[in-house]
Amino acid sequence: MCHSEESNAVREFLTKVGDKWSILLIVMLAKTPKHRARFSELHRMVDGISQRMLTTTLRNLERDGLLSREVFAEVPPRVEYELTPLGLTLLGPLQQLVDWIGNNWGSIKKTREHFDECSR
Amino acid sequence: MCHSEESNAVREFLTKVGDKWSILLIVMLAKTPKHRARFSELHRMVDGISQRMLTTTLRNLERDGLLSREVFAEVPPRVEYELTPLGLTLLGPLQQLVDWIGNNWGSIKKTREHFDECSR
DNA sequence: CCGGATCCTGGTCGATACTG
DNA sequence: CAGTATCGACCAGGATCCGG
Repeated sequence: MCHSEESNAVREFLTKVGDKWSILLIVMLAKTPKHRARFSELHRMVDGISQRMLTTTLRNLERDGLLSREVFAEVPPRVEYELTPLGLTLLGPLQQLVDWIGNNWGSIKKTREHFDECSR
Repeated sequence: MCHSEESNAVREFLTKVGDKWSILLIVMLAKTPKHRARFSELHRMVDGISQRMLTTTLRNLERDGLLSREVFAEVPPRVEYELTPLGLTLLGPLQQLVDWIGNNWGSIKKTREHFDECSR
């Protein structure tokens, strides 16, 4: 308690939603024309994610109301995921962060290498 | 390969910097008057963090060039941490995200509870 | 073929105790 | 006061198999 509900919310958010794949998944979904894609598309888009993690992450995001899941009773089966209105509102803040990362990640990597060299 | 260096950078960033405490620590440091605080202050400000994690996280952030560490040769010893210019540039994008979380975390929690009830 | 569930391992984090 | 060291629990996440 004490130090603001806010920091608590932030910490919980970062723990639950700020995991390795969630944010990236949202960003990738945002890049699709209708903010909508099927399982296998996402699997291809997010390089290096395992099927299990994709399933889990998508479930959690659905659970959080950030995206919705629609199953089509077809053969072969098809499942599509789409950003909800709430999910869409997250895009703005996220894009800022993504831009910052794009601009500064290179510099961070360099700083890090330098730091590691000096403390060797 | 293929899907952009950007998503790669984002993933790496989220893995390294987007861990449980880093962002929260930066946000808390941003709240101090001079963007500067000593170890024990941060320990008190970030509710629930262990000494070990505080040390580790601070080291990593220093390694990334997001904050700087200054040791004073006193008794009792004093160590202060301060956001670097690079760290300060991160504050803008981060604040957007923090605001969003503040506004929407409650709603997410509710959605989640509802979801869990239905699938019980 | 598409999407989900199970099993297992390795890294991460917290608790505790100890130094300069 | 500001760390470091050690240990153990836990869970993220990869490999693999299963259902339709």
